Amino acid sequence: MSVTSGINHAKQLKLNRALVIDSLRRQQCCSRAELARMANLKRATITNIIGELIDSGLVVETEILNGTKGHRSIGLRINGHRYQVIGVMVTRTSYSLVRIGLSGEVYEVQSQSIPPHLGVDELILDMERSIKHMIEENHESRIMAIGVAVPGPYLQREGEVVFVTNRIGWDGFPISARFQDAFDIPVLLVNDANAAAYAQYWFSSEDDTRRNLAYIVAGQGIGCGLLFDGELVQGAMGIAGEIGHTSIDYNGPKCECGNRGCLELYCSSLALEKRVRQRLQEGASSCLGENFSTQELTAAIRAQDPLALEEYRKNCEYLAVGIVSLINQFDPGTIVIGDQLAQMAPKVLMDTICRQLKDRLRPAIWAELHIEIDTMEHNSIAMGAAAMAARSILQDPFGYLNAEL
Amino acid sequence: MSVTSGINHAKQLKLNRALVIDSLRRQQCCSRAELARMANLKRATITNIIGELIDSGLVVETEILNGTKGHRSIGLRINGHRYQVIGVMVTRTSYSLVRIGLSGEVYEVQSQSIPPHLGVDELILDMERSIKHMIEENHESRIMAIGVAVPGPYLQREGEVVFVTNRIGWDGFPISARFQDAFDIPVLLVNDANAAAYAQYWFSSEDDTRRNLAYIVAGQGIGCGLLFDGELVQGAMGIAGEIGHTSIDYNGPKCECGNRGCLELYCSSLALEKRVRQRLQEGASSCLGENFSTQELTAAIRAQDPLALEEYRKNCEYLAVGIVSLINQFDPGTIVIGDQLAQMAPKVLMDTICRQLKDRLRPAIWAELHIEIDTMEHNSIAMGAAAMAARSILQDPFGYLNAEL
DNA sequence: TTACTTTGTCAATTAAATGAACAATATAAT
DNA sequence: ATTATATTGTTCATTTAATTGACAAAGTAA
Repeated sequence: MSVTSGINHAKQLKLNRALVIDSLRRQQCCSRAELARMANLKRATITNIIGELIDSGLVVETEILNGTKGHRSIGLRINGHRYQVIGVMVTRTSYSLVRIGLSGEVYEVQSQSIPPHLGVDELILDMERSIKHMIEENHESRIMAIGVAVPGPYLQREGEVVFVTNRIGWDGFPISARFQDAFDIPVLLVNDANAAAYAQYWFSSEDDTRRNLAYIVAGQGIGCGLLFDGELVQGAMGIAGEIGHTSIDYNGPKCECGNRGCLELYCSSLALEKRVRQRLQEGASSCLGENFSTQELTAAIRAQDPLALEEYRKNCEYLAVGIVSLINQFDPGTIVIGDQLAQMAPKVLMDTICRQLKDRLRPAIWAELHIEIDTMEHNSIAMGAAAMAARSILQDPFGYLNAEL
Repeated sequence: MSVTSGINHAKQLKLNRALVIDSLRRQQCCSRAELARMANLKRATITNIIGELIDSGLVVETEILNGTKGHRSIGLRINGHRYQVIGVMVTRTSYSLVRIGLSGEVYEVQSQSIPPHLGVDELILDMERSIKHMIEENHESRIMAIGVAVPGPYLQREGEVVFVTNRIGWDGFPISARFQDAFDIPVLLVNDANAAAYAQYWFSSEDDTRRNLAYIVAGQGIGCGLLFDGELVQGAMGIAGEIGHTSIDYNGPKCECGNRGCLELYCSSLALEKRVRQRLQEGASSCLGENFSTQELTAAIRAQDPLALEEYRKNCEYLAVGIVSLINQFDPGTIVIGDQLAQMAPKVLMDTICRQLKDRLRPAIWAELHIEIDTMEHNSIAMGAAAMAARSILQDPFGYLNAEL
């Protein structure tokens, strides 16, 4: 635990309070005595901390828990019904909103498609309207913060957000300032892969195996969110986890990023479609027509169309090469694969990748590896954005609760 | 700052004490008031903390500092003369010892060559004798801990150390237990690349730019130590930073690790020598004979022998490809390159790598990158091993000081 | 029914950081 | 040279947060 500033009484209390709240959130419901044991603090201390939190309304006492022995204990919960956050995910074609309680339960999910050629300004306005509507619509809860996940890495310069890649035509657009101006609650800007990685950690009760984790966003690009000891690795320039631009062939084709043989050129969904299209033009036999849609391609893979399946498998093999490099570099305890490519044919993906990993890793490493497909019920990216917003509130709840109650 | 255990008074003091000691170590010499400002604590608090440390003998008051204004201030130092640690580095052919004060000054450096074919047991015995001799030889100082840096990643299983690669023939040897049995002070086992990375951070006064750092050990293998927020990234299986086994050609030659086209196969010093030897056999003109030594090869590169220089440059270019992947994955703020390949011809290495990086990175990324050659006076690996030993003592000094004074 | 556990709380206590005051002693201004 | 001002380091009373120990309440096991 690295601390760069001394701990006075105020900070001590704040840290202990944040710890207690986070333990409570993970357990969803537990007694004061249990919290004391988890935090290595005494029961009396927890009584004090929880007392304040109950007074503020953030925590509520619920049912009586019947343990194995002794005095009945009182269940505690974070009042997610009353205090909530919104998470936003933006892609090229649509955006999604989720509204969750500070304790993590999902209250509302929305999705809006984005008309083609809609300008950035109009899109932002539309998103702001949707969010405001969601906020104003429900009177029982109070929205404390908003997390917005955007595709691709960005640089934060003088308050403005400058995208490093230009995945959705927002290059240089001051998205953070725009959103912040529109709302009088904190707005958090997050990279999509980071959000998804954080969701895998935050929403999991067994956090030990997920404190060091990589979430691979395998879609139109190949991104990755990295967690080290429960903290997001943003990187010195905000591009950590950009495995899509690690080279798997130093002499391969040139990428727009400057590098050669970037992973993304081999195994993004765009690369897959391109290869299939090319082989169709070359006369390969398949149930697909030359102008197939992504849906049709997915169906073809699932129906085991030879061409589609073969190229999808190839995609998975390339991705596996990237994953091997990720393991040899960052060595995360758990790897979760999500987004479009993972959803197309999860079992094929898993089988193909595992076969490659087994080949390309030392047996001792392969034996200890946790790798899985994202199975979260709701969109990991939007959920992660919400989780990060919730975390920022829960780390210092009184700073926000008392602000303007 | 993630805390997994609550903070009671004892822990509060312990954390503040550790912070004060670390600030003092970084500054080498400063006043109580300066420490108070750095730690965001009050002067009275520092007086208390420093009082204890002076009583214990760990900190001493030195000269009077004349500041710009006001009361004279009293200089404080960690008593590195009295309390010291030993750092050990082991390679295939030699081992080195450094003895440093807890404040970081070097007191003694030793190097021993290892006779070829010496058994592991004999080697360990020999090292233990050397270390014991170093401990007993100086009566003024007390050695508090020993850090041992070994090449390559290892798995820690039931107290035993199992090497993942077998770089020095120690596969399965319980080195940690052996060393710990021989000494009654803490013995720390460290990966060599991690040690070197830690040295770059620990011995630097400007720690802000070095909290997120990668140290590349470019020698017979290609290893890398990673720092995230001042903490070593060991990885879930202890192989984080093994960039030597990231593939730069997914279809390249098979590596002993199972992967194909591993970076190490292209740009380790072994790979360089192999390529040069092959071209000599093919009749390429060079000042080198077919049975050249590493020293002769280095000389040839420095003398700008066309063949040697060309192949060395190629080596650097391959390494650059690996560095680009490292940047796109972990995005460290600073990259330091060290070991054999860096020492051969630092300027050529730097020029060649920078040219490649400029090509293969986005301009915005390249512009912000810090990349340098290791220029530490003493061996970074042994120094880092010592630094990690020192850190373990300084984090909780009273636990060790009072142990058996 | 009794013995034993466990929970949650309260008041008294302990421990650590702080605030305020002070002496000592620098530099800067006059 | 003198005065004003600033800074350091200490002391001690004070504040704050966690702990201790005791206790009532309420459960299980014997």
